[in-house]
Amino acid sequence: MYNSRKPQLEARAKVLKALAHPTRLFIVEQLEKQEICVCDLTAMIGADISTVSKHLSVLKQAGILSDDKRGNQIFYRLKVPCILNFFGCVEAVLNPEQETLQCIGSDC
Amino acid sequence: MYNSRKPQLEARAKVLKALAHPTRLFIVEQLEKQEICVCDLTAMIGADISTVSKHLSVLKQAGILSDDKRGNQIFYRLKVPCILNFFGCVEAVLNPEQETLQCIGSDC
DNA sequence: CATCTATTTGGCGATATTGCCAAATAGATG
DNA sequence: CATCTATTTGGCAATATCGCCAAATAGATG
Repeated sequence: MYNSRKPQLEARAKVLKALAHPTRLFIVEQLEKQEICVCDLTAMIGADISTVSKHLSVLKQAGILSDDKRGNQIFYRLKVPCILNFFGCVEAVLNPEQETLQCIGSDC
Repeated sequence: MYNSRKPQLEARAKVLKALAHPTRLFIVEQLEKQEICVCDLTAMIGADISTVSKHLSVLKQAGILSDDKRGNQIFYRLKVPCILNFFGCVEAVLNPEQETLQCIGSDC
């Protein structure tokens, strides 16, 4: 029952785990608009650059981001933009009263 | 920049973290169809009942499930069904080639 | 009331995550 | 080639997660 679903569920869990950190959610949110280099993301986040680099690595390994070296900077971009649709539903979890109805009819 | 978004992103990360485990994804998937009691879920999963109970507690505390005592059993149900729409997009992350186009046009 | 069943909680060892520092790498530039 | 800049990697301490066992709780039932 569970064992037959386990491999796929483990793969899905890895993707969700990669997203399940506030700094990584911030990165995904910022990359919605445009690609950004590590140094600019680091400035926005205000953590050590090695910390940001590791967060980017987690998202990249999960298949959520891709990167692109240009000059001496590395730019990251969203590989799968539909990730952003998650947030509507996550908000519905956080505010069940207002959001549930909206959520069912829309793309959350 | 990041600090102003941090509280909301932390809240969202908690929800995603609650989902980011294969056993918990299985539970959510099963509860799509109907509510199920702890003992039946335990049988389907094949882990210790205390382990399953703790997974259920994580999902409940995140606002994803609610429970309902009937007789001497406790039934759990999905509180926010749109959670299930996540998976289309998660699959798009896992199989970017085939799924990306579908995903953009649909509700993933 | 004694007992049975279903579930939760406490606790423990094993493992994973997080964030910083320091060091390594990789190109760009003088 | 020496050096600078941008980024990644290794390592470490602190903290969190996971899954089992044993014990506690809470109703149901005889």
